[in-house]
Amino acid sequence: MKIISNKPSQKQPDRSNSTTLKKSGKRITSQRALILEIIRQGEEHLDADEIYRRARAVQPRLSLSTVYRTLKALKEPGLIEELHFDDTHHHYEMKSSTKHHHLICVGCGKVIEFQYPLTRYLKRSVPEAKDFEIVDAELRLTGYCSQCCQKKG
Amino acid sequence: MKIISNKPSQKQPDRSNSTTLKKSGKRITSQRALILEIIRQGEEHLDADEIYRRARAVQPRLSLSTVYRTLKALKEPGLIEELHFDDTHHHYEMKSSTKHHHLICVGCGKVIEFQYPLTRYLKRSVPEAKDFEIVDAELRLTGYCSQCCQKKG
DNA sequence: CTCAGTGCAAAAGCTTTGCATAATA
DNA sequence: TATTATGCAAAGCTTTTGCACTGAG
Repeated sequence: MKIISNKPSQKQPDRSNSTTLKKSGKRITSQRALILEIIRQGEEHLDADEIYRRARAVQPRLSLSTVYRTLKALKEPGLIEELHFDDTHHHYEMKSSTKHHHLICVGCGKVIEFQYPLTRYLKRSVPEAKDFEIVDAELRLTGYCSQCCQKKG
Repeated sequence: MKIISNKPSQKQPDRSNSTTLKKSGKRITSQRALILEIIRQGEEHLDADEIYRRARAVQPRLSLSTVYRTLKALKEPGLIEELHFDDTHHHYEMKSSTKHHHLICVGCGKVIEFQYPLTRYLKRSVPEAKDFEIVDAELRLTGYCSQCCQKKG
């Protein structure tokens, strides 16, 4: 399934990756730096296997378990976040301060991102969220994009 | 991980299950009726394995593949829906006309449901959703519940 | 009677883990 | 040097699939 995204690209390499890693109390290894950089530069939402493929193009001996262990290590301090587009596996992207959410077309698999200040808003509007310290909000809207609406007739 | 829910219970058996099944163009089998009834009566969000365990208490010869195939068959016409609480497996519940969403405590795994007319609201507010025919909206708020906030200190 | 659905077992993902080795702080 | 991270291989878990049989319509 092809995933398209309209996320604004951030292609410039970032020398603060290692600083961020160190701050999170983890050792900095070439593998971690590489994986974080791959996620940072990827415009799309990458899954573990795609990250593995790209990382091995640079470090051929890197293993898939390292990818998974690194993803876990990066998730913990909130450097990256895990998304749930479909039912089979997860996707990862850099955590950004401006939260964005996803429209997922069940017809063609296209993913459209949009920004919306949901957390702050819900904190006020949802009584159940009052006692809750909200760390993350993920909104998955599924349906049919305009093209797929037409195809359906 | 224990999952608690404050979802209002709907314990009364519903003889319209088979009607609903038939309307969706699927054959009615004892297995499907049983599985749908289990999901309908379950207050919690059940995963495939838990459904399997409960179903086998009634029909010992029922197989796990039938559970999965039935879940897929029930998802298709929208009789039930699949939720994504944690990273490992999925949960299922009856599709209700009033959409509800979930607060998930990463400390203790507790799941709190709340209702919120999100789809209609977002349809108006999010430009990206204009061209989109929204079928479903799933909001996952993760964070710490009041108890776990205290524990953290 | 026919074809969709089932049970069983085996396979197919995706993800985790044990252990010896390598590398960071 | 003392841990922590890595690579490899093997296992674990959830989910899917092939095939012969059963049962609903």
